[in-house]
Amino acid sequence: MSKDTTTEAKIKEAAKRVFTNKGFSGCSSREIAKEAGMNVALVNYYFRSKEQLFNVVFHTVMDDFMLSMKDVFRMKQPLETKVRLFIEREYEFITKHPEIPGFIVSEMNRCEVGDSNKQFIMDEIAETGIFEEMHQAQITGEMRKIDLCSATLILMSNCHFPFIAKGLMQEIHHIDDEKYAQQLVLHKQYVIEMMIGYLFPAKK
Amino acid sequence: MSKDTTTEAKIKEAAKRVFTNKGFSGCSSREIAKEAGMNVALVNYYFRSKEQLFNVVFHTVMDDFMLSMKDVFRMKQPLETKVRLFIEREYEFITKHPEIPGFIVSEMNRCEVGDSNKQFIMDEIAETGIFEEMHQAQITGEMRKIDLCSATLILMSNCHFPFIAKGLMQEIHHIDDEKYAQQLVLHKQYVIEMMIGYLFPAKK
DNA sequence: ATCATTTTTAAACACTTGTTTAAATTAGTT
DNA sequence: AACTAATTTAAACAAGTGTTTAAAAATGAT
Repeated sequence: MSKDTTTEAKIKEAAKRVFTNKGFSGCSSREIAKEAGMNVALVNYYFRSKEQLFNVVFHTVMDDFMLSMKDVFRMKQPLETKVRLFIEREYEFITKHPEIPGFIVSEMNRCEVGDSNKQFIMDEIAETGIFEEMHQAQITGEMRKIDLCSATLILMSNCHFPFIAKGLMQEIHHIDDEKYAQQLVLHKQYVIEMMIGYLFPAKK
Repeated sequence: MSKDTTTEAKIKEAAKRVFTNKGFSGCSSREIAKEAGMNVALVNYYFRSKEQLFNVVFHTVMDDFMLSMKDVFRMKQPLETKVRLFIEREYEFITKHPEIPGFIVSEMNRCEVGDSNKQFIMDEIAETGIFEEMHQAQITGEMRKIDLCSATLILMSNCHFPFIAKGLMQEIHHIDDEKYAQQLVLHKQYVIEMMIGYLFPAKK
């Protein structure tokens, strides 16, 4: 699991677990120290403050989050294959880290989070050239001519919301954790079917 | 706006604003009191505790949230029209209260929130008979035969996520509040087009 | 006007918060 | 071994937390 066993790394890993599950304002420095099995003062010894530790964690989480995304976008494959793979990989990744989408969207809406923390890595998506590729595919008629911001939105909505709204969905349909996990496997197939069908309408 | 001007109602309204924007753990009793222009002690005088006040607010917010939903589901209209209307009304309602979807999903995932607060009103959706109606429409072939939990998930994903992920989307596409509001108007049309096309495939 | 009741206030309660301090321990170097 | 620097600790700091108290003010009834 954790490749680095230094005190600093152990605190960072503990902070990652606590922050992603409870959010910045949902936990205390002492809770993080306890999770790491460390003294409270060590948190500030290595990271200066709770906020700076959060920034480091947030940055790391965003990096992980973007990694598989960027991989897919840079592949030498037809756009339709890329979209299909994107959905597959997103479900695969988030199934392993189900708390991450909710963590990211809620912390991105917190106005206290500095702009420098938000901007940095987001642009890496655009830098893969995926938007230009979509634009070209729209010109050739391969892809439906919809606004690319909406295309992003549709993709992310259907990949991330099912994990963010787990609690809500379980109450509506009265299903436990195990059943919901199965539901998501099934749901992924519907999402692929719907998204591909919509974004790449079969030529007549 | 506020029909009731009693101290109790003013505190409740202030709490609603603060809780929905910052979450339970993101604000203090004093912040709520200040927002209401009241003394801190009054919060507990009328609501016993921060948690009980939260429960009252949560209940109220859920009620508002469910209201237009239930209205649409109980209409005497073809299912396809209902789904179309559902999307229209959701965008209309959430545009007026953009903080609500994020508030609900994140608080539904907080394990400290008692089950009694979660269960109560959720069942009202099922009680409208919408799921039976969908099931019937699937038998007659009017509606695509997908799992009804997934149907719910797809609908909610595409209606709520665009508001929850506002901060994230604005960073990815570098757009300001006004531009994003316009984007959502456009996006709603794409969502309707995609959802109707998928759930109610044209008969050949 | 007097009284009891309700509402509002300022102050305090015990506890937690993020952070700092200064001493203790450990590790590394010569 | 002795000395220096890095690490870890317990303790304390001031400020903030939810909550309670007891007195003050406002209200309504007789």
